Amino acid sequence: MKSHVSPNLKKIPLSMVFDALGDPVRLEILQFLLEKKEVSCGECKCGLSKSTMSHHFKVLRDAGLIQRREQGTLHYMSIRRAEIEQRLPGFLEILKRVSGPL
Amino acid sequence: MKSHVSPNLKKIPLSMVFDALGDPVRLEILQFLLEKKEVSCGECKCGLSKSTMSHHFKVLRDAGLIQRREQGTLHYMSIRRAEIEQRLPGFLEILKRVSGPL
DNA sequence: TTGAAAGTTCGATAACTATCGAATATAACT
DNA sequence: AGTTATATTCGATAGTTATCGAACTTTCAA
Repeated sequence: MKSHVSPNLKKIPLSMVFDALGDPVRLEILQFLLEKKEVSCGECKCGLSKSTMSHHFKVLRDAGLIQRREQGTLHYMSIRRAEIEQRLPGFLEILKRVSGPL
Repeated sequence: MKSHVSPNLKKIPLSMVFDALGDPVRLEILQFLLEKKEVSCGECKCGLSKSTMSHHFKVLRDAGLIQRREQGTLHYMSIRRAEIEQRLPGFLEILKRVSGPL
């Protein structure tokens, strides 16, 4: 029952979106993506195992925050900027500027 | 070891803040507070038991998002607008305007 | 076709969490 | 003093999650 279809952010519970952000590893991924624009899984290890990172990417995808583009064996992740901007206008800018511990 | 001192939002991990928002009940509380300005626990039941609500209030307080003012037996909750605005400028406005399911 | 590289999925485990009712605490009222 | 109202804390439980290593899948290269 794998969908491969990115969920529509408008229909995702807001609590699910914030829950996806409620983990320091996933925040780090997101801030990395905010700078790098697109990133393969391997570039973003955070000192954790591949399977753990894969899990975190999935949580972010299921929350409608990132999307995946596959090219060969590489999976490129990127932020779904337009959709996020539509539902939470200005939010990515806040994330980009925020200070303090993740 | 109860502190009664509201934690300083600037030092709270961002993931803890979002984690506190990652629950539909707590989002409902927050949106209620965004309109009502100040609210006693009893006004905000969400169909759950008192102890459960007390737990959710505590999570929000520990995340630095709300504060408590005690008057007699009543505990009034309110959003820590200034601190939130300082760390996440514009975020409360986003929360106020957001559409879709909580 | 064999092998390596990149990710995902699975199974297990330890830690965390949402929920409840019961017990407790505190303040106000009689 | 005893009672009521408001809210917190405690103990239990069922469900969720972060993490790992092992097994698997897919793609590309030798």
